[in-house]
Amino acid sequence: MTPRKVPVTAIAAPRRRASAASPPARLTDLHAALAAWFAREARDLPWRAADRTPWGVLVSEIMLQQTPVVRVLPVWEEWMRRWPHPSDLAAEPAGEAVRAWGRLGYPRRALRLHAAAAVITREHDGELPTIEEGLLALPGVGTYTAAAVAAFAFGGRATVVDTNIRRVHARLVGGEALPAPSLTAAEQRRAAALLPEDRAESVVWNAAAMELGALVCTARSPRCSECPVAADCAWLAAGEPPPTYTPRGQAWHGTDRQVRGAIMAVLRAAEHGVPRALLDDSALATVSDSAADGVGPAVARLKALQAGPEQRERALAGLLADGLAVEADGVLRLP
DNA sequence: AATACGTGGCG
DNA sequence: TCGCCAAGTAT
Repeated sequence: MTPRKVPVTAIAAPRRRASAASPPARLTDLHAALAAWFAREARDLPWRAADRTPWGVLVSEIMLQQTPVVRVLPVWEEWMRRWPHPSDLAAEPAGEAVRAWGRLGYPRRALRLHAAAAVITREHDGELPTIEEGLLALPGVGTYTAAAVAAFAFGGRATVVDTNIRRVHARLVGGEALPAPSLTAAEQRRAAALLPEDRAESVVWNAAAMELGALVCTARSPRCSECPVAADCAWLAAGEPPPTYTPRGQAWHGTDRQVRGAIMAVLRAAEHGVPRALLDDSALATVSDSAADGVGPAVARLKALQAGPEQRERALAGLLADGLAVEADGVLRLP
């Protein structure tokens, strides 16, 4: 690998390609049309700004996993203000990351981001790996995030495949309403085949396809009248056929997962932990509004779930096993 | 390969 | 109201 530094500049529409062995004109047109749309319509997100850092991009990508942009924005801002460099986060207890994570959901992501910061600090001299292979080795970084960071932080040519891009490809090229329930090898090959050869163009293509999926080619009620590539869309050409399967909902009500979430809220609210006995039936029953330390509302929420003691026990055991909670002397706290 | 894992807004 | 959905990962 060439150990050169890749300048971090704003993701912008690329210059015209130097035509060598060029792809079919159709694909080139598609690339150009989407790039033009992206240059015009892309949201002004802080992790896309010219002053962004690779660390900031990684933080954004982890936070954005299964989580809407609007919810991530304020947490990302505060996170970067407090921990501008991986070593800043690595110097803190993991619990601080979990608390700062707030209500973004999937708090194990905060734990893994903290662990990733430790690996970056300890094994990479505080600098992020610049290619997918190195990024993949970091906790919490899978195929999508590795490709996204390689592309958006380092300007690399990587095949980025997220839920937006899968949906855009399924419609635009595949002629289907929705992609398969899980990522297939055929989809990955298709995404690789669609990627511009030119490195800078590939970055824009990846970002633009994601943005199109987020703003226009949405899962429900796509805004096809605003779509810059509607004329090329196989799904529109096919008469907008309906999905061939019905997505199965994510179970939530009454699940252990819901109880985990409520217990996590209690732990986040308690600066110095809570007695394990607080989660017992008798203690929960009397807690009501004895909210001297701010845990009251969170405890009330937990109580409202009316989970049985065995379910609370099971949920707590899961949190302890995952390292999201620790217990010492009968007191539960963040790690 | 299927499943577990949070949260809150929207149609 | 309620199910769907949001820049997935790890096991």
